[in-house]
Amino acid sequence: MIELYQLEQLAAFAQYGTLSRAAEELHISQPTLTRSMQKLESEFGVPLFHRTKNRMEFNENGMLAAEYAKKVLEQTQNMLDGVRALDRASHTISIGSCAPMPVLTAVQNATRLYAGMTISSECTDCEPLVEGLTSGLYQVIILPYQPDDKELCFVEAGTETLYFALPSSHHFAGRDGLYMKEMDGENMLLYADIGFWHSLPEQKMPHSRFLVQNERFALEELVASSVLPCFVSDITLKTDGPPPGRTVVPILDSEAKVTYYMVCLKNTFPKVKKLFSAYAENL
Amino acid sequence: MIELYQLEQLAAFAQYGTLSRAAEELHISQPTLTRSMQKLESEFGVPLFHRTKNRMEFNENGMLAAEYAKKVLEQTQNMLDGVRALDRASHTISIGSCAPMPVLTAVQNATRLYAGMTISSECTDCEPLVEGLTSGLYQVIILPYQPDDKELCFVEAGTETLYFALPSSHHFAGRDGLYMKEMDGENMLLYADIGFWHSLPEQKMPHSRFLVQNERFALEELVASSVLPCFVSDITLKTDGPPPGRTVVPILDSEAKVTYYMVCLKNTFPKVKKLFSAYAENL
DNA sequence: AGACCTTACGGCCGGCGTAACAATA
DNA sequence: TATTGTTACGCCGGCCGTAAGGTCT
Repeated sequence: MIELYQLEQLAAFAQYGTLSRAAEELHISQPTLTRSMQKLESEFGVPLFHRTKNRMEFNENGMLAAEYAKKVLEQTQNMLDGVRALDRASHTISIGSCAPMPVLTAVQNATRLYAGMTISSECTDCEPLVEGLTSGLYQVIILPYQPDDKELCFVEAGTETLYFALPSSHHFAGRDGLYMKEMDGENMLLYADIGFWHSLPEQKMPHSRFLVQNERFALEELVASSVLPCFVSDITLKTDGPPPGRTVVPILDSEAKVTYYMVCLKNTFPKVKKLFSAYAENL
Repeated sequence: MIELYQLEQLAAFAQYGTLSRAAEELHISQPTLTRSMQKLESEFGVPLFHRTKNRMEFNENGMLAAEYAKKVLEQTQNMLDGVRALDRASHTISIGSCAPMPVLTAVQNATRLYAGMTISSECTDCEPLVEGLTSGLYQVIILPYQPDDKELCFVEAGTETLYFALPSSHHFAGRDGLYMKEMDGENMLLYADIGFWHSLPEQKMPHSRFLVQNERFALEELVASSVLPCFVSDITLKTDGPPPGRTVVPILDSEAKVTYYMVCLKNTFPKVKKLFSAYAENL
């Protein structure tokens, strides 16, 4: 019976040209390879090599055999990868989100509801989210709008509202509300990881410059020690309260409040029903 | 390291549904299969089966793995078949002929010139011969006409002429020559294995019936014991002489004499050059 | 009782490495 | 002399079959 280890050795010989070299690369002794190839030849039933006293080369049969062997090995690797990927997918729920805040609750719920499952999450733009959902990369995605595709199921997943956090000394600090347009031209501190929110200040405040911070901690330090305005959302306000020394002013633009929707494919719905129910109950 | 024998066992389990049955089919003991599958599972690193106390079934991983395994095994078989076919082809000269007579000399020559090679020959119609030459099924074919394809090499390979062998009592027995049309309507004995010659009497003698014999011996017996005319060719005449009690009368139709051509592909020519030379010398 | 899967035990085949040899560049 | 391939020898891991045990129909 021909075996995969022989095909690996054959492929190694094809790659490295001599038995000695191939044996070295395979971390086996060279006589072992000699014997293996002799056995392989006998199992094929046809000569695969042209031998001189101290040189061994493929003949035409061997060339062909080596080509086939590589394909078989490749396919075997595909098998391993494919099955492992399937297994991994079977106990992983992958959540994609347009923004970091709603994913927190989602991961929390999923972790609670699907004990033993791996919950993976990542933030990206809306288009790749929808594509990823279709391709199976995500089982669930969170969008800032209601999808209108018939193949998708969705449930409301909370809202998020944006505020300005102004230093008390700011000339707008006393206002009950502000349009972003009014703040246009003022430089602001901005956290990098805010998902789709990026586009809003860029559109409404084209004359402002935004000092983007990747580190949460760095942003907080700057907020505390500078007079630059920044954004906060109601979600962080609820948990952390307003930044010290800052006055929170509502943003009057309608885009400053979004409703999130948790979305999945129709045929995936049974698998994530429990997660969706957690949100439906809240309504 | 995962091995092919394990994949065969996996495929057998997929086919037969229980370890016991699969073990029986594979002619190994059932505990062996239990162990093999456990090992395979550990090598995949993921569970492949759903086990109850006395039942083992595939889970989704196992389903996928079994599908892959079948493909790998199939491709492995393709490898064996392909390499063996290549080897076989490398020391086989396959000759196709439109008629049995010229192939005799060809096989004789090929056997003498290519010691150690396998010479295989078969007779069929001209169209499949040409196709078979192009597809690599034949290295050499023998046609009753000169090919006009630029991609083909050829050499004359003798002639064959057809005669009537009439009983002495036949009213045409004294003639120096006969057109086939003159014999139309007379029933004749005919050997089955005459290749392209079939078409000639069918065309020229549409009112005759032909008593086709598959066995050479049966034909000879019938020729000896009946008064039905039959055909003979100059080639058999030279070796065996005319059938006893028969008068040989030349056929005057031009189609009764053909020149054979031995044909090969241009790029195959080097491999069969020696064989072609044998005929060129005779010219 | 019969079918099925698993575990335990011991035998043995076969693949492995070491060593020694032959041939070539 | 260094490199390469082959043969000989003995070790030992691992695969195998037998036997025994447990569960379900």
